[in-house]
Amino acid sequence: MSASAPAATTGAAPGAVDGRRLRGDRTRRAVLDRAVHAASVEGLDGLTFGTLAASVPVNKSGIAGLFGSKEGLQLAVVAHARDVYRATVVLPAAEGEPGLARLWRTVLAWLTYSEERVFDGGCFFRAAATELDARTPGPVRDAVVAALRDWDAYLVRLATGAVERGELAEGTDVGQLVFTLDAVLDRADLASVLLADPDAYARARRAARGLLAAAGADPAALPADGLDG
Amino acid sequence: MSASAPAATTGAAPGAVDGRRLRGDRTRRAVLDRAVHAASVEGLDGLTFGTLAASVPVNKSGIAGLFGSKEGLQLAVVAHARDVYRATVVLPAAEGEPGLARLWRTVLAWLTYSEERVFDGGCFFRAAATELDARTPGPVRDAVVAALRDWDAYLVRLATGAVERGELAEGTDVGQLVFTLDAVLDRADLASVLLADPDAYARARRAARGLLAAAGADPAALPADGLDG
DNA sequence: CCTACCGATCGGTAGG
DNA sequence: CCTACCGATCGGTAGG
Repeated sequence: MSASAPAATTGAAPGAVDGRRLRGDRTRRAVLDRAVHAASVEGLDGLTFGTLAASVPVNKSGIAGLFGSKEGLQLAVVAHARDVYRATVVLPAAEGEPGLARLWRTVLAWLTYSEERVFDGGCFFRAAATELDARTPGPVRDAVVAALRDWDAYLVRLATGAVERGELAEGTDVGQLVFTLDAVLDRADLASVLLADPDAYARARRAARGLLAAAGADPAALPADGLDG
Repeated sequence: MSASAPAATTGAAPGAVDGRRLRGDRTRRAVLDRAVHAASVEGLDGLTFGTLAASVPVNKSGIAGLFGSKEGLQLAVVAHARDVYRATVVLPAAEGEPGLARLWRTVLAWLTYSEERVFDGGCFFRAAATELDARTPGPVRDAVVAALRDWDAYLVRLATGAVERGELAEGTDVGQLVFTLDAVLDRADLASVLLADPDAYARARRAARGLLAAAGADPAALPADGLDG
């Protein structure tokens, strides 16, 4: 689960493009690359300036200065995770045929993203969503909610396109389909990360194929490798 | 998701049953009742002796003494959560007709458990599983894994019973069915807690009914209220 | 199960 | 982005 739509930039400040700026942006990106992996394992709350500083060539106070506050760091991490997610899951699967083929490629791209551990701890957004779900609302929780909603809306858009092209049955409850489909993706990530279940991804593909077939998809249009079939 | 099988006791120590013991057990239970709610919201790592002491009539050092260490507290909280889960989800649904009816009652009991917020933050085990999934193995993570495995095995047992009674199709891939069914339960909990989605539980019931029907269940045997129909 | 206290780490700032 | 430092909170213990 995660982010898709309008570009959530990492939040670089304005200003003259001189040597310091460039160096600052590079440093910032290096810290965020580490931080998003760490957050996928230890949670957004588990991030600390101190432990982060130990694995990056910037010291504790340098990191605090770079992001202003812990909340500033967390917001930058969520935005960075969206950028990575968009580049690994959304965009590659959005090339080629639209409609059912694109939806199916997106499902497969998601499972690959999880299986290849693009984030050390599995899907960053599953971790962040569950960490913050019952917490008092605030900017970080809001950012995670927005990412989830955008991802859900994106899948609904893809499924609606498949219905319009006649590749899924007319009258399909697209919200219901996406609810169950995304549930299966999340469960595969959990089963793999927590239980090291070797069947997790095969199960998820099988379940997703079954859900789409029940909605009228031609099984031949749902190949295991995601190529337009 | 969670715990079912052999009683995970809260771990009372042996010793003469005198006034101090009894008072100690009552205190212990009062602390655990608070702690399990807090952990469902803030995570098992978010528990601290200090904040717990602020909401219970025992001070920080008293709690540390009661559980020996933070890890001891976390283990006791997991065991306590299993006790509560068994009493609210597993046992009530296990009365009456076995087979498909029992499986269906269990699904509905789970959704009620989530919706009624038996734990303040939604399903304790979903929170704990995702918090610890990518962490270094240790006793607490092991306890959470055991709870999840027991719950999964319990659902597989129920579904197998339904197959044996001819209420689900012969040859049903029971592991696959439970994988998807439990995915849907978890997603309902997340959608309700994180997004306050008013359709979450209706969607989950509909999805679960669809999965069982696809496995050959008579839809008339899957009433909305869980009574043997 | 309380008082009193420990060293370590937390988020953050002053000042350059 | 570094050195040096702050008050607060952490998990845990001594001693009763």
